[in-house]
Amino acid sequence: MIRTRFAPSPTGFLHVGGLRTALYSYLVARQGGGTFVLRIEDTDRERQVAEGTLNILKSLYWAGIIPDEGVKLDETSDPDEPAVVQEGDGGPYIQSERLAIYQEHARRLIELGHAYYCFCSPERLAQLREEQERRKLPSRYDRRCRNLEPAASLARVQGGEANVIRLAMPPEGLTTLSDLIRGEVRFENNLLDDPVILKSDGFPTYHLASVVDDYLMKITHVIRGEEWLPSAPKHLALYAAFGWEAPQFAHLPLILNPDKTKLSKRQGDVAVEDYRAKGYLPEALVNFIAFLGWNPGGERELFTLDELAKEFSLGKVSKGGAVFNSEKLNWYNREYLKRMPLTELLERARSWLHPVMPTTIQDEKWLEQVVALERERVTTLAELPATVKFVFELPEYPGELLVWKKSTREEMQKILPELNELLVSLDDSSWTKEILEKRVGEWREAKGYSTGSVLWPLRVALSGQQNSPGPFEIAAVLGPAESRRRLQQAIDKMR
RNA sequence: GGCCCCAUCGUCUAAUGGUUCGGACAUUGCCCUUUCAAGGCGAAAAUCCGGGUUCGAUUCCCGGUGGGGUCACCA
Repeated sequence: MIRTRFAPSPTGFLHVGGLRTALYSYLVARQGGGTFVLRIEDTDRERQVAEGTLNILKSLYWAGIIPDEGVKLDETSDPDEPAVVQEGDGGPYIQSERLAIYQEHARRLIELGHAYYCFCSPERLAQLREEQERRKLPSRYDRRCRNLEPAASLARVQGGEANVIRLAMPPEGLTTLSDLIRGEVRFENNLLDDPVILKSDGFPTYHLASVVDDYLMKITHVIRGEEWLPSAPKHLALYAAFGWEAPQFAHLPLILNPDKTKLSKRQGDVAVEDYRAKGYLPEALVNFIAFLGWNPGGERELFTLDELAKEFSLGKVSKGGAVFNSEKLNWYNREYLKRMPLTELLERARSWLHPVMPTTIQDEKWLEQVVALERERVTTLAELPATVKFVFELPEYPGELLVWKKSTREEMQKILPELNELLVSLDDSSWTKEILEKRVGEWREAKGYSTGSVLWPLRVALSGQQNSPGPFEIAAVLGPAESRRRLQQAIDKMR
C-alpha cells in the first residue's frame, strides 16, 4: 500500500514549490488508493514561526490537498480560526513531540558502531571550514572524534561535556540511489561527510528525523525537491546502518525564477497565500503548478484535481527545472473564471464584491448576472469589484465621452433623445438583452443611423465608462427604470 | 572550487532511432466589432556545440560548453 508524505518546516508560509511537492505526493497517494500523511518538521528551534503550521495547513486546504493522516485542520472548528489536530496511529506527527524516539535511535546507532559522539566546538569547526576554503579543499569535517575510544567518549558525555552525534559514513565504495525520476545516481563514499544527526540541544537534524519518521510511519515514496539530492546518500547510509529497507525516492526538478535560479522571494510572490490574496482560484493555481515539470502526454491542459489524480505519474515528471511563468498562470485563471458555474463563481466572488456592493442587495440571481457581465474581462477575482462597480453606482463621466469618435456632438444630441423615446415606449416585460437588441437594431436601421453612433453613446450612458460590456447586456442587468434614468442623465449632460 | 543534477521555440512542454519537431502561454497580422475583452483564422519562433554508434539521430554513448543545486549543531 502506497504511503506518501509532505513534511514542511513551519518557518513561514507555504511556498509554491512546497505546494507542488505536496500536490505530487498527494496525487501519488490518491491514485493508488494510498495514504497521504502530513508531518511537521520543527526540529530547528530558531526558525520557528508562531502560526507556521496553521498557515501551511490553511494554504493546503485552500488548494484542496487534504491530508489523510497526521497533522490536519479540525473541520468542526471555526473556519476562520481552525484548530490544528493530529490524526492516525503513527503519531505524534510533529517532530518536536518525538524527541525521545530520535535520541533512542541515535544511541542505537552508536551501539551499532555506525555513529559516534563528537566534542568538536563550533569554533573549531568554523576554523576548519575556513582553512579548507582557503586551501580550496572541499569543506568537510575532519573526523577527529571518529576514532575516539567509545568508552572514553561515553564517560565524557556522562560527565556533562557538550557533544553532538555524527553518523559514521562508509569510508569507501559507491552509494547508488535509484531515483524514480532520474534513474541511477552514484556517489563516491570517500567524498562524503559525516553529518551531525543529533544536535547538542538534543534535537535531531533533518537527516535523522526524516529517515526515522519515514521508516516508522511506513512511507513508501519520498517525494521532495531536487535540493535534497546531494544529501540522499546520507539518508541511504542511515537506512543501511539501521538495517532498514529504504523507500523509493523521487527528487523533483526545481521551480525557477525567470533568471533560472531557484524560485525565491525578492523576484515575485512565492507564498501560496499571496496568490490567494491576489484573487487566483485554487483550481487554476493547482492546475498550473501541476504542469510545471509534468505533462500527461496529450494536448489537454485543463485538469481538475481528480483528473490529475487519474493521470499523474512520477515517471512523466521532467528532469529539468521549470520557470514559473505568471502569464501562463493568468491564462489558467481566466479559463477557470470563464468555465465556472455562475452560482459558484458568485460564491467565490462574494467577499471581493463586498466593498463595492450595497448591503441591501438580496437578489442572488441578479448578482450572478452582474458577475457574468465582467467574468470574461478580468484575470483575477481581485479585479472584479472595480469592474462591476458601475452597475451599483454610475460613475462620474465627462459629457464628451458620449460622442462616438466617428460621429459628432450634434448627432449625439439628436440621437440620444430619440433613442430615449424608443426605450420609454418599450414595455418593461420585453426588457431583455435579446429583445432590446432586436428593437434598437430595427429602429436604428429604419432611421439610417450607423451602428456605432447609436451603440456607443448608449453604452457610455449606461456604464459611464470608456470600456465596458455591451449596452444590451448592461441594460438587461440594470433593468428598465435604472437604464432610462441613466439615459436621461446622459441627455441632460449633452445639453 | 569539490560533488551532484540538467539541456527542444522567449516560457511550459510533446515527440525516446525514420514526423514538414506537435501543442499551450507570451509576441504579432487579419477577421468579428460601438469600446474593452472574448472568439475565429494565420505568422514568426527551438532540438547548445563537437565527436562517435547507426542506412538513419531531438532520441543512444563520449567529450566539451552553458545553466542550476549543494557543500551548517537550517530544512
